[in-house]
Amino acid sequence: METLTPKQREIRLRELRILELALPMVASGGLAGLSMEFIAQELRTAKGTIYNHFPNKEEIVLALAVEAVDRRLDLFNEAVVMRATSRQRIAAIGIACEVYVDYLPDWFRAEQLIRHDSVWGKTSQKRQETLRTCETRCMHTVAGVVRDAIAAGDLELADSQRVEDIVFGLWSLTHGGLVLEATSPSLADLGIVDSRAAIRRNCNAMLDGLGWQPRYEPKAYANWITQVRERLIGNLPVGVVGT
Amino acid sequence: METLTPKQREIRLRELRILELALPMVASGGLAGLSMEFIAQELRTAKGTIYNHFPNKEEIVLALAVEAVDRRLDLFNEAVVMRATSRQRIAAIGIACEVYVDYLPDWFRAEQLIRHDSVWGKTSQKRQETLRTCETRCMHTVAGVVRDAIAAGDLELADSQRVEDIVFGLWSLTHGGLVLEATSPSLADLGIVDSRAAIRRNCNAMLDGLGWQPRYEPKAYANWITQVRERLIGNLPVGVVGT
DNA sequence: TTGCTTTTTTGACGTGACGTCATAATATAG
DNA sequence: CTATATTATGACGTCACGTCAAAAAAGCAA
Repeated sequence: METLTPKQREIRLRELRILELALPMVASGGLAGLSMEFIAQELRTAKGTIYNHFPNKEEIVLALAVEAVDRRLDLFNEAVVMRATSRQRIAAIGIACEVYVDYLPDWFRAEQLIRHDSVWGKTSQKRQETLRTCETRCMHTVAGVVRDAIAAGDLELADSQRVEDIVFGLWSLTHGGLVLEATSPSLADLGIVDSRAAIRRNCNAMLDGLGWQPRYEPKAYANWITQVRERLIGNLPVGVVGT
Repeated sequence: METLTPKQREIRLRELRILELALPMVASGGLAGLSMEFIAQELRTAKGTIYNHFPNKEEIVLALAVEAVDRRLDLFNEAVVMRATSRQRIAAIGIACEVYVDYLPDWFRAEQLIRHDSVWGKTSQKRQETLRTCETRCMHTVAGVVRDAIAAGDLELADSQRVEDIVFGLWSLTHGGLVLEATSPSLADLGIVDSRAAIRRNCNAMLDGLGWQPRYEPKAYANWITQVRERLIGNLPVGVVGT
């Protein structure tokens, strides 16, 4: 099951190369910026060969999105594993999101692209499934912390409130905020100078509102944040990060 | 300044027609789905004429985004004008967002598209400015309610907290949530069955966390929501809404 | 090694759309 | 009514997608 003929290896290698080449193109130019011709040329192979790997451009973007979510999941897992209060651990995941955006921006962008019917609709069910699985794993990681909080007595759910709803809220607030930060031309006009601080603060407000203990305490929080951030950045896989 | 020659009128009319035709194409097929050829054909005019109005496809998308934000602003203004507590009025804006997504989905999608460098980068500064202005107006409307709340003593800002940060938080949470709802394949896997309820609940948690009075009270809130929703839907401009 | 089958690669081809621009048509003004 | 300015036209050059029949390479069996 694990033996690969040289040919199969070559093919696998090439697939990696394709994605490697595609990533910056997609990140900077969107779907239109991704040129199959160019990839073929760069790989010194015929265009048809690329189409042996991916039936169309959209499928490449989806493959990149899967990579992206995988990397974010790695960051989440690393954040969540730190020993601390449940609130510190949930905050650590927020920081993981920030690090993701800051240090893996190309993946962040590729991931955005897939969220459009025009792209999504042209991809294979199989790979769609893969993405869904990865995304769900991310959410489970977050949900785990919420459950830990409940188990530890730090958090008590009100009626008709579910763990998943809270995960969804944190996701909306953090991801939504980061997307707006990256794509909204009028943020500066609004007068948002430090969007990260705003996002963190708002997350904390939400958690406070849910009654999650211990309540937000600026000083301790700030310390924790720098600690987590340094750790996550330090453990970033080499090579993926542009200097 | 206000007199228009017949020719000028014709041109204006055509511009409207172009956008009208473009909207559903963009909404369903993204930038690639927008065909200049097709528009020209449909309008029984030459392709070059379309390019007299818009120098490229991206510019059309941006024009649609401006329309979109304009329409959302209308909804915001209508929501905000209702006489009620500050918390009710801020909730009304949230409902306006929901109504926007539900009843003007094509604009919602077009608006999404513009948030990508690959599109944004090809548009004229002038129209970019217009979009920024519209967006800023939206935010100002929200900020107005926050300020009213402070003035009324319903809300007190903590240190280093600014009105804009709160606006940004509500924006992230609501918009972010609605975007995820519309585009995230794994929401259902997560177990989110009623994403609207979750979004509203999370917004309320955030506001509670900020100390915004009066605190969330499910019963009264639910009543208010249906009231606002009905009103906003009732006043929707005819014609724009697909039956 | 040789010959046959399967897998993989190739690149020319058909298609379709973009954006341009010289030219033609039309409108406006004097 | 003519001259100038404005607007419309559509053929053209360009580019990239995705296909597919034919060729090449790889795998395999004798």
